Amino acid sequence: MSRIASVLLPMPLPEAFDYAEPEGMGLEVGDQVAAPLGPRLLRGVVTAVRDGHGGNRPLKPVGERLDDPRLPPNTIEFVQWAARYAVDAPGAPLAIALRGARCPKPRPIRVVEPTGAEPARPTPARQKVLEAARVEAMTPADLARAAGVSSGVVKGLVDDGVLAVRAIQPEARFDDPDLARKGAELNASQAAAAEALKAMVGEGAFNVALLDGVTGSGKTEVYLEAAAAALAADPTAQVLILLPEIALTHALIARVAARFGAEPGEWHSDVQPPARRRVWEAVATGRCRIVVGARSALFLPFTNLKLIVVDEEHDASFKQEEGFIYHARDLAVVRGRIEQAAVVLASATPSLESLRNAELGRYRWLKLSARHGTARLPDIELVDLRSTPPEHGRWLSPPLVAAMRETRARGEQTLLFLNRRGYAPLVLCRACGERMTSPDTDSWLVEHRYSGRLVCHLTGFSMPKPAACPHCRAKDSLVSIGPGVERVEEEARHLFPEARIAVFSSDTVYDAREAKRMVESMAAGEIDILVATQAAAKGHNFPKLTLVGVVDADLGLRGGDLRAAERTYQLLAQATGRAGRRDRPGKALLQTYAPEHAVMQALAAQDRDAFVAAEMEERELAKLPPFGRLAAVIASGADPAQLEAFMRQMAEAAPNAEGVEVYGPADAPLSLVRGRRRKRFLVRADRNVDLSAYMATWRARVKPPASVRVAVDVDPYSFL
DNA sequence: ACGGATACGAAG
DNA sequence: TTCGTATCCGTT
Repeated sequence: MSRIASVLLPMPLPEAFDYAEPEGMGLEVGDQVAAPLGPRLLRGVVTAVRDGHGGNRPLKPVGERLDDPRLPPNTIEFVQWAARYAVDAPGAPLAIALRGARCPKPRPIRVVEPTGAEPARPTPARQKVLEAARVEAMTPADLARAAGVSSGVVKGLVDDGVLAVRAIQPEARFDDPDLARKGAELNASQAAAAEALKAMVGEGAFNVALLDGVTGSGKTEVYLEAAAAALAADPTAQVLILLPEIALTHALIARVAARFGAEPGEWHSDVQPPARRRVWEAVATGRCRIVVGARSALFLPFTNLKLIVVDEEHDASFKQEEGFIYHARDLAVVRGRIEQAAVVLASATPSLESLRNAELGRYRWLKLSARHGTARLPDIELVDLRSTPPEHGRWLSPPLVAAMRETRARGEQTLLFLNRRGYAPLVLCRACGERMTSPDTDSWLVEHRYSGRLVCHLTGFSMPKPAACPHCRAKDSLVSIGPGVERVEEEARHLFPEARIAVFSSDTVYDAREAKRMVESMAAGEIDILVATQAAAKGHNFPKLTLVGVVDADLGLRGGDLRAAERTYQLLAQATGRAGRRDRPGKALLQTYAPEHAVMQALAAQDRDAFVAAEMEERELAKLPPFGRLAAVIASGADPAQLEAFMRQMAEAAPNAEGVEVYGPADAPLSLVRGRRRKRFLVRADRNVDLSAYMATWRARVKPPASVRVAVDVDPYSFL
């Protein structure tokens, strides 16, 4: 009987394609194969094998079975679940899951080993080399070093046929974690949470815990104990720790290495292809037992995943907004269920979604109250910009400047937080009123003074700042409106000419190494005033930082999308939490035009619960997340008429369903990007509605013309 | 009549 | 996604 193999390909195809299994290939589910698609051979994964043949349409045969690890069945199930959820082709998440398998193998290394032949002239140097070579195969350079001779001796022995060169594939070494090591000393609150997590992990079943503890309460030590318990309970168990940003992985990898005496696998977009391949294979074969990574690490081929930690679970960076659209926190819970693993969501400012699940008892709610060590939470004061405004054209108010002066006098550090890159967010012409905007995109060009350019933060477009207005040709008429970090730095230099000032944003800190350098420099006290975007607000510990000034606390509240208040609260709580660790009391000043706003009041009173309660009430009233669900359809096209016609068709085709409301079509807030107009629908549904199924049905009813691109975003976070 | 650019839909 | 083919349009 001949057999048919269903092969899922990393392409936007609607389903797995069937191929004939060549005689004797013995395919199994999860095997990686090369399968012909049109004129090409593609790497794919076998998702099913059954008896039969193609019938009237003969099937193409599978090209070959690749000599690579299988994709575990749970990983395949997860990929398929994720595709259905996101209303996308299964090939989209599969492409993410195979990203490591598609990378080139690390270059083979050349080692020399004895052939058994005796050297014609056994000089002492040659004897030493031969002795060392018998112990272990090494590269020629290593062997010469081990024997304490020059490389010429080794080369001579190779030429004489006493040693032979052999190319070997370096086996990725991931040392087993050393579970005999002691963890950090835990305070009472930490110890209680750690015990609860260990018990949960010990159940060996799917469970979710929300680890809820203020900044500096020591969540990391707690979840590392849970990791230790998971690894100790089962010699093949694996642990995944997800972080929102690559910049944070370095520090955590160092802590994991110190805790377990073993380097974890590192997984994010900055990891080079051969290293990715090593980690991917080591995860798929169970040799790598701890992975620290960014969101896409969730798609690695774990063979026995027993614990997933999502650190800073509230962070919006877990949402992938392009290509395959997913939220790594939400999918981590799904993967945990499929793997029967424990899931720990950790945050000082949990998302309302997670808090709701904790309130309802779906998640275990572990609270860490005490701040680690002797440190106290900072005092937070609101600076009312209406009564104490900065001078005209300046951004730092008198109270903030006074506080900076006192801080300087004590020899301590200040962080000025402004979540805006560049010098000024808007450049306009005083003569004609023209705003500098990006070509083919309706967003302002941001002035960057360091580079002397106007930059579109959306598309990456940039141009030199023109001398005259491109619209009316007036000379010297362009004025910079509003502040960015560069401008705040300029003001700080003006106020404190002798202070050491640095800017921390993605423009000045472009990679992980530079971030490490800047963080170390700050921690060492080599910087007096750090002007920073959120790039520096996350996770770092600066012992001498005692003042945080938030330049524009209202920034995130403008535009007013669903999560504006929640996000602003989370970001500012995190930023102000940088002030005062160890034994120094900290202080934070929030400059605001709306001190009466619930977010500002909650921050000043350090009353998260009051803020959450108020925000929950509003969401419940409006039946918005976490009390209802949302989905978006975003369509874009270069031809406005075609786009318009398609949106009308979509509107017609929207299925009627109980508990579902469709709003739109409307222009997307960013209505023009790279020359394409964008329009959107927003869908609100009750929690019990299968929103993915609804969106899939809708999508399938209308076929967009080739010029129109359609994306479905289930549980959207960005409303642009 | 030709060729280059572009739009479309099939791929098992 | 990528590729082959049909089609459109400007040039010869």
